[in-house]
Amino acid sequence: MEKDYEMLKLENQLCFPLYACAREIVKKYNPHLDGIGLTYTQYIVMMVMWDKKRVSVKELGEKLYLDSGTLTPVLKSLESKGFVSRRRSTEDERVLIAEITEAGEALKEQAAEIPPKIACCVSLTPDEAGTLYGLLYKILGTM
Amino acid sequence: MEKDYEMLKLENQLCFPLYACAREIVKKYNPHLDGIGLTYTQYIVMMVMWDKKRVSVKELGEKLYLDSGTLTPVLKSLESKGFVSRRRSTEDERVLIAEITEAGEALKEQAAEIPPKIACCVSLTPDEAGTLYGLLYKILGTM
DNA sequence: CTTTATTTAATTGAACACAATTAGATTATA
DNA sequence: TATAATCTAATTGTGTTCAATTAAATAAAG
Repeated sequence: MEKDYEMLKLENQLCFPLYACAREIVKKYNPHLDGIGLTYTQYIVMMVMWDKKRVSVKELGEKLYLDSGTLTPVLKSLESKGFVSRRRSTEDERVLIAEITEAGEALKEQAAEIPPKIACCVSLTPDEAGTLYGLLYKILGTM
Repeated sequence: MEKDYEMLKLENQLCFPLYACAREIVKKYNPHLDGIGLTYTQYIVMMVMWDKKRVSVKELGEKLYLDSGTLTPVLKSLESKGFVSRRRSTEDERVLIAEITEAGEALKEQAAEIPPKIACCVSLTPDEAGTLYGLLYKILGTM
């Protein structure tokens, strides 16, 4: 009885191109992010901050699929750069609230120039990008 | 003149769901990989080893989109577990050859049970999976 | 045949990711 | 009210990831 080893090939797995693709695109972001002093992880945290202004670590983790082990040092780093402030909630001392600062808001303008530069080097048609988007969120929605 | 900040939202970016999705799927692998003593990175290296038997660090890096800074410690770890051996090429001393061992080959049987367990919890139809696969490789091909 | 350029891994240092644990605060229950 | 259970971040330890540098080997050019 021969075992089926076909699925044990890189070419037959979905996870590998997903994993490789994610890293390759982040690499495209890095030179641009360097210019505004952010890493990719700091950048996606700032995207939530620009949108929400104030969030708890828990909310941030739910949005970004990251836990406090990753977010605590990232928020401390963003605080040291002056882009967010951190304080405990007065209603519930367990909760840490991150809030965007003036400098954080100001950074948005420079950050806005980055996405168009990435978009043009990811050679998908708008249709394809939409399809990919839908499939990725379908996976995320069921995990 | 108002600036366009729409692309600075998580929901309007392709990179973020890609990045989140890749990490979520790797998280699905980990409990299964724990059972055979591998991390995800070690697992994809072994997938190349099962296929090729012998590869240089350079070839491995091209296949996996990883550089020697990542691969050197991973290969040393796999060597310490007895799944691969490492030696310099005699024709070109710069080249390090990784070769699969008996134990590495034997591991393939247990590893073959993992992909089916992942596939069933990634709720895409075969058609959707094929489309996703094609789009991811289209991106990888042009970066 | 040298000297220069290139190639290949390894090393170093910074920044994630994440599982597991800890500690403090809050809530629920006996 | 006590006390147990739960919730929230922070901490710890391991393992990547990558840019940049280093070092050794090989190839190319004069």
